[in-house]
Amino acid sequence: MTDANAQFAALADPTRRAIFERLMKHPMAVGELAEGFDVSRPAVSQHLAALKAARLVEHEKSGTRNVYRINPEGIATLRRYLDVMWTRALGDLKAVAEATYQRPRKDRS
Amino acid sequence: MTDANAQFAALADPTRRAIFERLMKHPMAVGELAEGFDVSRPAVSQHLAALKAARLVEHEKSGTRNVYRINPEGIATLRRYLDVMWTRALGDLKAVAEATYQRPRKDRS
DNA sequence: GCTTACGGTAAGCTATTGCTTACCGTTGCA
DNA sequence: TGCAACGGTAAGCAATAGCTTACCGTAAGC
Repeated sequence: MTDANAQFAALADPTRRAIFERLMKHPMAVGELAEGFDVSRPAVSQHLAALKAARLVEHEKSGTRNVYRINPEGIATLRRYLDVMWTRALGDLKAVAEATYQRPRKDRS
Repeated sequence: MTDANAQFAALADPTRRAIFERLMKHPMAVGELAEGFDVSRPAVSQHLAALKAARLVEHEKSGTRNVYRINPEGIATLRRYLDVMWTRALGDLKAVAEATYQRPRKDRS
């Protein structure tokens, strides 16, 4: 799976995105993080694994605790993707004009 | 569902994102669009419905054809969201320092 | 009119996802 | 050394997502 795909998928789930945004406030350990949500700790652990696979978060062990934090580089990747989309969307006026042609009809048979 | 949620979900599926990127080149009718992918036309139609619900595309009827095009405003919404995330992630150094404190352990009982 | 291109929607099936509980290894502390 | 905190992972389950085929309404062209 490409990076952007995994990242969009990771942020698609509301719970997982909420976890991501919680980490945005400050780094947190898994258990501490899980207290703030109404899903179990393993569920949070699995969400974190998905976010990690998408390179959206990093983590570092501190004793028995595992402290997760945002990986800014992951956000940067998404931002770059959307910037490309954005400039293309704005530069599309030419293509819009071209696309007003009448395409010949076809039989689906 | 919030706007950003629907948008992330819409772009999470590889096929749907490919459809979105195809429309980025120029507006297209449904059938024409479906020829370029190895899924059926109804599947494409359903993907377009999801993209439309996420305000990522618009469409306009032209006879029997239904021509879809990118909705730049949808991309703008996502861009704004990521910009907020980005600035927060960079301004997080203070929070990182704060988070190095030792949290008291707790019994899960 | 009749027919054909076009595309949205319903129904149904399978694969995937998100969740749970149960279990396990690791670390810190008395 | 024993025990408690912590968190990753496996197994299983219900809900959802994405796909298909079948069907339907609408607009164009003869």
